[in-house]
Amino acid sequence: MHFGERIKELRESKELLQRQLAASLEIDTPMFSKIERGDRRAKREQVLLLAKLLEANEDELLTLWLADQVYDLVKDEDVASNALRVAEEHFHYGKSESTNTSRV
Amino acid sequence: MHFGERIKELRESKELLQRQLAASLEIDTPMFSKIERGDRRAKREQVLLLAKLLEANEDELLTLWLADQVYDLVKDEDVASNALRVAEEHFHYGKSESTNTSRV
DNA sequence: TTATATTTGTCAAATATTGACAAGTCATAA
DNA sequence: TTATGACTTGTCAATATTTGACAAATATAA
Repeated sequence: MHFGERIKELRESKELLQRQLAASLEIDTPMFSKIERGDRRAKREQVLLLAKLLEANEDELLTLWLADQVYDLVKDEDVASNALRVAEEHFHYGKSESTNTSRV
Repeated sequence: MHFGERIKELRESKELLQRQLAASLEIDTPMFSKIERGDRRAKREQVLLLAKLLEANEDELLTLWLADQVYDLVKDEDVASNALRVAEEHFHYGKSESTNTSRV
């Protein structure tokens, strides 16, 4: 599930039009359309606003929004999965940061 | 292990000076210094060239280089780990893309 | 047809990134 | 002390990327 898909789901379940949400975000309808289709990326504050407007879980939307950006960043690289693992390890940093970059 | 740290390790093990590698990359020494300290990001082609110059594994360096970028992107977000997991799922896409965004 | 909703393409403005330069610190040698 | 070499820091202009607006297209329904 990508961010835009989820926004569309939520928007349609509330029977709102793109132009209505676009107006609330103070962008035009074409821009909103692009965000929904994943063609353009929403700004962080727009994500928070959408969570409010759509009465959706803020963390869920932030997660999808951030995941899209991560995916975009790594999708063309052979080492994508390894890079995600190493990045994840940076959070669980202990003395034992093994950084085994030689996995599949 | 971050990209710059690894570059520094490799550079020192070969007893090369920053200015020597900088010249090979056609950037100045301050720029190289910043890359090594993680203050600036190397370009992809520079990573490949460094792998050659330092006789290092290309995939290892690309992994660290990409992981730094991923980490930079998510490090300030509470949902960082979830986002990495969702992004990872996008690679293993099957019909069952469950996208459980409601984890810790 | 007409009206409404959404999408597509293009452009300029805003923003972010890159690299060069000058000047700084730090360590060592003379 | 001064001088030298390696590296670092701060700032700026050039470049690249992203954002948003606009016009026009397509789609869907009445």
